[in-house]
Amino acid sequence: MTKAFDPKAIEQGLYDRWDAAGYFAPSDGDGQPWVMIMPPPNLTGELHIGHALFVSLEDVMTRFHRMLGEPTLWLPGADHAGIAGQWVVEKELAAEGVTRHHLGRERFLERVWAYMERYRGRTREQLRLLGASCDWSRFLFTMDPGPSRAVRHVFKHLYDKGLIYRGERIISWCPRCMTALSDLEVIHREEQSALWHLAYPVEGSENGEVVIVATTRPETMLGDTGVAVHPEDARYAHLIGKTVRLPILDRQIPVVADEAVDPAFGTGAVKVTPAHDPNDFEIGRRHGLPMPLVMNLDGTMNEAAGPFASLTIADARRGVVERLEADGALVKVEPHTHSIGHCQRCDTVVQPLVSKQWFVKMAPLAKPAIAAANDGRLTFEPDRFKGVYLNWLENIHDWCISRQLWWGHRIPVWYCADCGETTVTTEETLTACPVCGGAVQQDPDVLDTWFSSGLWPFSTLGWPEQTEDLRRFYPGTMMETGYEIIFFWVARMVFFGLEIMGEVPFSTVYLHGMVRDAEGAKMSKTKGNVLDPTGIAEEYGADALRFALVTQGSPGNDMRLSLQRVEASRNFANKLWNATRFALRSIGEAKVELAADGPARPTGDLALADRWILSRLDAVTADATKLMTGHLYGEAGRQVQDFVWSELCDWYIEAAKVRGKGTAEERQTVAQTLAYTLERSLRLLHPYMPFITEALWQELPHVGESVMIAPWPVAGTRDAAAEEDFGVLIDLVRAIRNARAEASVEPARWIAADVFAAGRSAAFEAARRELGALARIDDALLHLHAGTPVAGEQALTVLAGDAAAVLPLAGMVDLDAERSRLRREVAEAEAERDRARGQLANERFMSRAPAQVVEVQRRRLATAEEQLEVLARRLDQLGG
RNA sequence: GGGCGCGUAGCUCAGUUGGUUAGAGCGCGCGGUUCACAUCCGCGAGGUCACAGGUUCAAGUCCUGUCGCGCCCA
Repeated sequence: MTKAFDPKAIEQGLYDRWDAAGYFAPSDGDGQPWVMIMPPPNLTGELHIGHALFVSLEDVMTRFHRMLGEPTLWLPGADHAGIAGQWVVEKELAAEGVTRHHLGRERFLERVWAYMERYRGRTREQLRLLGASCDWSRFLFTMDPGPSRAVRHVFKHLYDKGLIYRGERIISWCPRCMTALSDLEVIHREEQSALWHLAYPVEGSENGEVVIVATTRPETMLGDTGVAVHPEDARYAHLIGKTVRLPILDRQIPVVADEAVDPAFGTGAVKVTPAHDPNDFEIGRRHGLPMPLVMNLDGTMNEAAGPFASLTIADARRGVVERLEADGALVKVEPHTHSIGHCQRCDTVVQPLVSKQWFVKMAPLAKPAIAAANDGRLTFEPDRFKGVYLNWLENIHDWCISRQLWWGHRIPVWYCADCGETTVTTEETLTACPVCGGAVQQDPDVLDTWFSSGLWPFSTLGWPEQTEDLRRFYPGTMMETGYEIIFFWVARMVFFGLEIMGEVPFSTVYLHGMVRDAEGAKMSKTKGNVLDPTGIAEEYGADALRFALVTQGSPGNDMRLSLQRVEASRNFANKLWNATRFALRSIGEAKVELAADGPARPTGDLALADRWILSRLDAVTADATKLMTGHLYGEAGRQVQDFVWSELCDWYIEAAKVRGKGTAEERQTVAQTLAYTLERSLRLLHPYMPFITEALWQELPHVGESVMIAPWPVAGTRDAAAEEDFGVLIDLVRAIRNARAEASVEPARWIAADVFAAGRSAAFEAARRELGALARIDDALLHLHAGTPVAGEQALTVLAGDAAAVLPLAGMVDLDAERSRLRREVAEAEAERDRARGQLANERFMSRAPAQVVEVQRRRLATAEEQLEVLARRLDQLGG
């Protein structure tokens, strides 16, 4: 093994070996399978750091469950990304100076397919680099024949049930993408704008009465077909049923009474533009008002806009305002901040307009999805996202699913030119009208990407075929994804799963946060602050990147990624590497005994350090298992790391070096303990750092082909006495090192010590060589005593729990300094004693606190009092 | 307007069911050629756990309110 860990050297080839061995596929067997469907990455470009986060988390979960022996399926896929997919290819075309219309639909789609094929390979390659142990044999793309067929079947199912309908509604229209959007695809942003107050003259008024209305979009007045007031608003009661004259276009429009008008807002009278505003649309419907569109779909004004036809919306706004002002119809303009919708994809301001689109009727689908979360069939991690999910479903609007795009699942609806029949089919094509045999034409539009995404938990398993996979793996177990797509995706998978399969698609939803840059800003290509996971993995190793991503965050919270943190994880990998090198050297020719699952647990004549590290290993095994079961993967990883570095390496290995030079039996025990502890540590770390743990595990004595399929360790029984005794020994060593440093004893110097270990004398006697080596005490000059500490004049006195050490340092002790150091210790011990005493004197504490907690206080008090006694005697001896 | 999250060491963040003296990494200071590791080792400094109340024998942790930052929904 090389002196330093080199990720490139070991990662190479490991993944292919796992793949070839078939470890990624779920094992056979009757156990309850653990199933997670991967959120399919968009094939629009390289994977970014957010992908690396989800891959890391999901792979940790997958490898953990696989090691638990459950048949584990992590099913990978890729998404066609509808509007985003079309957008990237259109940008490529734009660079070539053409538009998709130059190519025509068919040739354009060929281009998109070619693009997606390119990134399909690239995405797969990147997932493999990250170590994702997903089952490639089941990989699917949303546009593949199977999932496409599922889309048609679900569409027809919902259509036949009356849950999909086509109708004219106000939708959000992106004039750049030239398509309808769902509510979720519109990003609202507060912007500084104005509120224009317009005067509409009342027809037939003798005193020149006007109705004043206010609007944030003055150009829409060209589409006004009414003015509405509240029916009980006394100010306007006399106008109801009359008409006002629309400025500029000089059109007579009625004043109507409608409950939806808030009399307290503005002037209490609102202009009604039914074709360009959702509220106005409802008012218009109730009162039978005309609904003229005044805009074209490309964001320019149409003929209905009269003199402003063909102008852009912005130009039309300026023109309308100027003209109103000139006509004296502009009463005032006041600054106004309000929320403006933008296209999620291209940030263009979206226009509300009336359009004929396909919708999913949501209320009946939402109801069972709400029930599933309320009765616990569906749980969220962290739990607070349940509220977010419920809130959305409880205020659900119908879902506009048609998109005026070319790339995506074509709506499976055919129109007959002859008889006008509408046919919905599960077949890919329909050749003739089933009613009259006439020629049919398919709806030109495609479906919202999220429609197919919503079917993913079962379309990936073969539905609508009743496949073996579907029977075995539906419903799944876990859905791991980002909190930003709870509505887009999670909620939709739940209601589709319930509607189509009759069961929730997964029982747990685990949500991770966003990876931000070092300053906390969102990463985006336009900002140029994206971090490339592949580049980082190449520099520091995939293990380091994964470990950093998983252990630095916590469920549901955003995190900042710093390369420093990745570097720290790489350093940890190096630590593991070198600990293994040390272990291998220590094992040497020793024969490590093997049990069924790996090196056998050491038995027989164990040293205190052996008993201690085995107990600590049991503790961390139990904790990590519990934390992972509770989905606290980051905390579990941090604890194992802490164990390996600051217990196994810093103390056990250092202590074991003593016996490494000892008798054959001692070397054998150390070898067995190191092999056992390290092999199990590698298993605990494998879900986080699959490559290095595999490479090292293969070097160490082990049972089985791969750590990947080794069983998850089961914790043994703790050894409280060993933990306590060695714990005090560690504290004493620290105290001695501290005192040495303060007294400027050369680090390399071997000193003398009298150690007073009270009740631990036997344990300390057995561990005297370790104590000496760790504190750099000459064994010949180390004396252990059972009694109370006594010291000569030139000596330092240090305390650790109920143990003490006296370090005779002739000529090196500054007695003034020692006195003040001892006084500091007295103050600390007194504070400690008083706290404990106070607690124990508190009747309510004594009667209410659990016996265990009271006992802890008793021991604190006893220890502090003993320490004070020692300190007082020593100070007394030093004359103050 | 409604909801949620965050505020802990100089920086970035952990801290599940309340329980001894609140932790880590990085950074900082001092020291180190100990035969696994300088991608390292030892020692140290550094915290009013945003603020104010409350519940409790006991609060970083639970409750209420205030302030600051962020997000989601309307």
